[in-house]
Amino acid sequence: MNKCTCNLNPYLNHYSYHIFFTNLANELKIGIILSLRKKEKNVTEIVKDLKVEQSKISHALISLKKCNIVNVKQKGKKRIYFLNKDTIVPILELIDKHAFTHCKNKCCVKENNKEKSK
Amino acid sequence: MNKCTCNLNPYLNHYSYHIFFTNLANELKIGIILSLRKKEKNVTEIVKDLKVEQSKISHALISLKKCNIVNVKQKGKKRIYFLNKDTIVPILELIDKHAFTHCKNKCCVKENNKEKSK
DNA sequence: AACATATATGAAATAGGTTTCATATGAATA
DNA sequence: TATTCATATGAAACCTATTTCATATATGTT
Repeated sequence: MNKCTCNLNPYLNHYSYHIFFTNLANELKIGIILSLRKKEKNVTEIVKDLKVEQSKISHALISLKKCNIVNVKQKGKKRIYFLNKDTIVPILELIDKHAFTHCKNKCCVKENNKEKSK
Repeated sequence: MNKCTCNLNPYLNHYSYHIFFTNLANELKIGIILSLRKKEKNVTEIVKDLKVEQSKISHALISLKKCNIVNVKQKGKKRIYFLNKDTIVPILELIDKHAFTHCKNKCCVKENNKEKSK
C-alpha cells in the first residue's frame, strides 16, 4: 500500500494506522494497557491482575511492544513492562470524552452493537 | 463485561474501547475517515474517491456512525456523511506523532509486522 | 549442573469482523 | 405511479487476528 498522502507523517500509511489500532481494538490489550496505566508490572503480575493465561498475555505484550505502545526492561529474571503513556493516555482520554459526549445512550457499548449480550 | 474501573467515564467499559477502535483498525474505514477529513461527502462521492464497491462503503459508514465517528445529513436523495472531527482528528495526530517518534524504523508498517508484504 | 521460576514461541484451531453479491428501500422526477 | 438514482440491508463466504496448548528459552538459585 502506498504512503498516505493525507497526513503529517511520511512514515505512516493507512496500514500503519491499521496495525496500531488493531492493538487497541482488543479487550485483552486494552485491559493490559489500563493495568499498566496504573503501575508498571512484570508478566506474572499482569497475569494475576487480569486473571488471564500467561501465553495469552505474552502474545499480547509482544504485539503491543511492536508498536511501542509498551516497552520492557529486564530486572533479574523478570521482565517489567511499562506503558508508553505519551500516546495512549491522551488517546484514552479522548475516547472517554467522546463516549461521555456521544455514548450516554449506549451507542458504543456491547448491547447495541450486537443483540446477543451475555 | 463489567464497567471498567480505571477510567473517567461511567458509560465506558473495556468493550466500548474495543468497539471504538475496531472502527479504526480497518484500512477502509481509515480511508473513509481521511477522505471525510478533507471534505464531507455523500456515499457516491466516497465510492468514487476510494474506488471501492458501494455496499462496502455503506457497511463501513453504518459502523462508523454507530460510534458517532461520523454523522449524516439528508440532502435530497443524497446522504451527506461528515466527520466528527473533535475526537478523530486529535487521535490521528497523536498517532502521527507517535509514529514519527517511534516508527522511523518501520516498526508499525506492513513489512515488519508480517513478512509477506505484497 | 540440576532445578525452579519467568517468559517467549509455534502452530493449529477458533472466533469475529469484513467482503461479497443479490436485493430491498427511499427520494426525486418525468 | 413508473422509473431512475442513491443508499441500505442480509446472509453466506471469507479473512485474519486471537486463543489454545504444548514446548522452548532465559535467568537466577542451590
